[in-house]
Amino acid sequence: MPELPEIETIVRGLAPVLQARRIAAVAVRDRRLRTRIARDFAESLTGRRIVGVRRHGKFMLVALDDGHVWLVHLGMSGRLTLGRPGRPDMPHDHVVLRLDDGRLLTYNDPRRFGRLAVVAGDAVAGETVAGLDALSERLTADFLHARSRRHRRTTVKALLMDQREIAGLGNIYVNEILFQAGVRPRRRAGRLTRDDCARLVTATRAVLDGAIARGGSSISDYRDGFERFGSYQSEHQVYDRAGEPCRRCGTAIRACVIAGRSSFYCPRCQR
DNA sequence: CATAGCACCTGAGGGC
DNA sequence: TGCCCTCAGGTGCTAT
Repeated sequence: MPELPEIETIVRGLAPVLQARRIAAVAVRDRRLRTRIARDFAESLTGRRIVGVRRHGKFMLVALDDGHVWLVHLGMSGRLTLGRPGRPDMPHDHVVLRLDDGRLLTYNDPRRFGRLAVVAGDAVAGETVAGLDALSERLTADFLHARSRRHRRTTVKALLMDQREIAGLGNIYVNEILFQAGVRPRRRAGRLTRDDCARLVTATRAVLDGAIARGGSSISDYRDGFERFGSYQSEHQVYDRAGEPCRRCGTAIRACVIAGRSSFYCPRCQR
């Protein structure tokens, strides 16, 4: 479900509320996420004060007063939402934190592809598949061009989605970025020109900034930390628009599968 | 090492 | 109405 703009929206919403709060109690209802929630997870959080909330790629990072960091990855269907005391239990509420002001922070994840872990502060980079954040100023045309030389045979789409290189982009936004940059998703990374890379970097910033401004994309079940919908789905140019006319030239949008993921592009606008 | 494919889960939606 | 199939915003393991 969530990519960088959705995580960023959640972080921006929750950070002011969580900042300086103490975690009063932690209830783990079901540890069976794809990576099991560790036995000492609740103990690691209980009594800790939250000293900062930030994002790297698709990870939310909650810094604690003992130097540890709580990592949250929402997988495909995870939600982290704030609720009032007395909020009714919902199916798939796997973890519930009670804050010292009485509010509840609930992790809900039907498909259980998410990940929750508490790690030492100096272990965060190694745990978060530490590619360059897609909004980093260090993501430049030169950087992307250099990385494309290391993955010559892969498609540009797979390269942009490779979290070890660039962290934060997923299937929706890579489709949108490739459209805006005028690059076909199946192009081999090794054949990207320096100019292609410059357009891809510009498009990455524009698409992500636009999506964050609209609170992310709510295709089916994404909600932010207060259960609000995003609205960027109405701006999608190609994602899930197979057969519909390109908004720029009117040509029918095509769909195909690349690296196992649905891909959409305009055969005229993208080369 | 680089790359492709599938497995991991549950629920929603379409076709019949 | 209900069954069966396919597909979904992600990642990580395995086999080439």
